[in-house]
Amino acid sequence: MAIEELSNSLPMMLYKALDTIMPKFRIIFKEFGITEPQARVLRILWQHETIALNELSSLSLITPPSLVGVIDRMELNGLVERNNSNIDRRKIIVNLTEKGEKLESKILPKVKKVYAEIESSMTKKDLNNTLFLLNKISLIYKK
Amino acid sequence: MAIEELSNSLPMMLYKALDTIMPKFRIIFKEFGITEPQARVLRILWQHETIALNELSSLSLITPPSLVGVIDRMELNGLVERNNSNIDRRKIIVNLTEKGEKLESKILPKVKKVYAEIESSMTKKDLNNTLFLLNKISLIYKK
DNA sequence: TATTAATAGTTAATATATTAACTAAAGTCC
DNA sequence: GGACTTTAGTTAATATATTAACTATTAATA
Repeated sequence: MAIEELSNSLPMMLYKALDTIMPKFRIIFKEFGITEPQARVLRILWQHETIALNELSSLSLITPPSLVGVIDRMELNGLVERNNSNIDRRKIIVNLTEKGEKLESKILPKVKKVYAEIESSMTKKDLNNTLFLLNKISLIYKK
Repeated sequence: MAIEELSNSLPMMLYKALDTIMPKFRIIFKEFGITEPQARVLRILWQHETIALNELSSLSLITPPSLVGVIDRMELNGLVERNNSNIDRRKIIVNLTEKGEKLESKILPKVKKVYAEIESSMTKKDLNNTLFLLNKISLIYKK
């Protein structure tokens, strides 16, 4: 398999994998009127309660310029709130509203069901190997 | 490693891998005034000379509504041409202009250099395993 | 063959992504 | 303490992505 062939290239295979699995998740998100980037933000906030926007950016892999709009729309939708930091006046602290909190128990079970579906389709070993290798790739240019 | 943890989830790891490698390619594309989706279209056309838009969509993993705009802009930039099919009047045939053809010898070598850089950072075996596993994932829901 | 279903391309509306530039607030260093 | 640098968040401009809906053709089938 010639790796430099476009259709077999690492980028295309990564995109193809995402195109395969993400629609399954998006169907769930749409039920609740949110998008995939918004769901990523929610999942982080379900763990953190409160978090600075820049850290939210790192964890969600959403760049700041995109994240500003994502948070804007989530705020309009009553899912999150923006607050100023007392310690560092440059920082914006994001936290969930009650509406945002309540979504966890509705969305997470359905999301986990899709994960289970994926795991059952490819052996746990393959999945772990994939994650291990993807992690290696993500470290290629670090330091 | 808890797979259902967001940061270790398959989707996030796929995104992280893409975020790691794609900027290296985009730097090249920008030199030539094109974007990443446009580069994908070019690479396909360098192999096909002429191709129907729907097949171009499948091979590039760019959905038709997005592809329409991508081709529009490439046409404006003088890289491709649209033509009607004689056989099936619904179809639009896309082909390169001379300008689009000439980019191959300039862009491909640089792209291959990045591939080589990636390969050298992670052993050929790991790369092949990754491609093999990603391929498996992309087949999960087929048939 | 008239009808119905499926396909190819497009448009529209909304949400994101990408890159560059800009403001405000900290941090550094002499 | 004032100049310089870095960081956090934002805005702007342009390009894509996503979903739904719509037009024109072609295929399928009763």
